[in-house]
Amino acid sequence: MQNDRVKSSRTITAQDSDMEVTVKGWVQEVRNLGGISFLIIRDRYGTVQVTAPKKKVPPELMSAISGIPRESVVEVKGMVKASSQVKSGYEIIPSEMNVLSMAQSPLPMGVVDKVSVEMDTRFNHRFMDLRKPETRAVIEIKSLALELLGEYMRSQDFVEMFTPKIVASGAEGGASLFEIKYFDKKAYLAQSPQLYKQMMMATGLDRVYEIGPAFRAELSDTVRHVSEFISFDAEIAFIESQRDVMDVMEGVTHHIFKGVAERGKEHLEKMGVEVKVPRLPYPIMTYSDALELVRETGLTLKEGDDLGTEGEKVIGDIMKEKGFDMYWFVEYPEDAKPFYIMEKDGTPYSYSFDLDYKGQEMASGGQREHRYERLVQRMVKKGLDPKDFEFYLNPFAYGMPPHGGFGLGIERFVVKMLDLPNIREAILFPRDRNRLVP
RNA sequence: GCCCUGGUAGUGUAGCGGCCUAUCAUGAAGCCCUGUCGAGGCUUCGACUCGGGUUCAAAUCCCGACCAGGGCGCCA
Repeated sequence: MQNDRVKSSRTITAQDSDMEVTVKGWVQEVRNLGGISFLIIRDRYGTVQVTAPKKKVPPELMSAISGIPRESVVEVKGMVKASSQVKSGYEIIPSEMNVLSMAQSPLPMGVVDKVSVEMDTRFNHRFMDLRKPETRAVIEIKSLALELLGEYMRSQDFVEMFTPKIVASGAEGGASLFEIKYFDKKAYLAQSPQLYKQMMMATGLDRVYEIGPAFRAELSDTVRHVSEFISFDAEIAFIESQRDVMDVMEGVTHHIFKGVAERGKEHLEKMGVEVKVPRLPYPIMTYSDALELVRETGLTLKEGDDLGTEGEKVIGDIMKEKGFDMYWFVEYPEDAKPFYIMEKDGTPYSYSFDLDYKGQEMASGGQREHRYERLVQRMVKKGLDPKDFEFYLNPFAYGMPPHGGFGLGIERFVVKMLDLPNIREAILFPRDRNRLVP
């Protein structure tokens, strides 16, 4: 079958009536009614129906069609006919079919079966799971979100950069690092580009961002944790305050929300989801305000305590009632924040923020400590040895502008935007404490 | 790491000491059917996670292992 008009379910229409076309895809199902058979072929964009009436189709082709196992890959050549009896408005009367790849039977899981499939089964057979349009739509939207993200950041003069994922030390100490063998040395998988993106602030590349994997060896086992996720990091030099960083985050998230709602319609429909675009600017509450708010609901929290998962959810509910999905927490206690965060002098707080979306932490950031002496002091205070971070500290000794930045978990963002129940839904092959295959 | 819940045909489930030769759906195989689109009808196939224990008797109760789902802490 060469030199034909190859069409996908997206490009073929009733306008192609009486034209010969070739379609390729997976056999979603065959409905054999005796004198007439219907073959539903699925591709990336949808399905097309091949209709084979006994009196118009040779017997060999009839039996080939009714005998093809589901999920086999085929190409079918035939004549397009407009028909009011088909939902799409057209059907294909076949003249030829090639089986490009025969599927074994039974299938490890059904693609269109009327029974639900457990998550574990789905992820064990992820390729099959991803044949479902609603599963694939998540991946399409993640791709669209990243496209929009890049679009916005470049429009704001950011430079996209790539920092090493094989590193000699982590940003927050050792606990959550994956150790690997690096020739005859010990190395780690990067848990964050934190140190490297800050070093860039000393170069003249004053606005940088990176999209890349981050690895965390945390023993967390929840719907919002995985061992490998895609982190969106940015860093900005010559800021006046952390507000400059927050402005960028509001801009980029807004651009993504709007773009997904507008350009992602086709995929959102497949999932039966609508994306609400949060209003700008996002409301701000200080850590102390948030603590008070949580206390009012009866949860007992001490000054300095983390809000906790429950506290975050409580505030998510309160903010939702007020009509806010996205909101800021600012000025966390400095001792709850990493060494590179700038202290708010004369208080126990820091120039830091978290961005929460629907009751869940999505991103965090703040103004960094750019003063060499103060930075070293904070390292020591956090129990780190400045000698281990010489490569990082050096740039601070030779002209480092004030700067700040953030890190945002792409999958957390996508999952909340689409109201999915588990972060794994937004990852092709999730890695967690128990899952390493496929 | 801790806590809770659960592991039954390819898939999803019911059964929770003897009525189990294990339910139903989906699927697969076969037959009937010329307009299906959750097609319909008939027939057939296919399962108790593993290892100990209790008991006359275990899918069912107990212990352990393994696996899964959810929660907590931590975080993005």
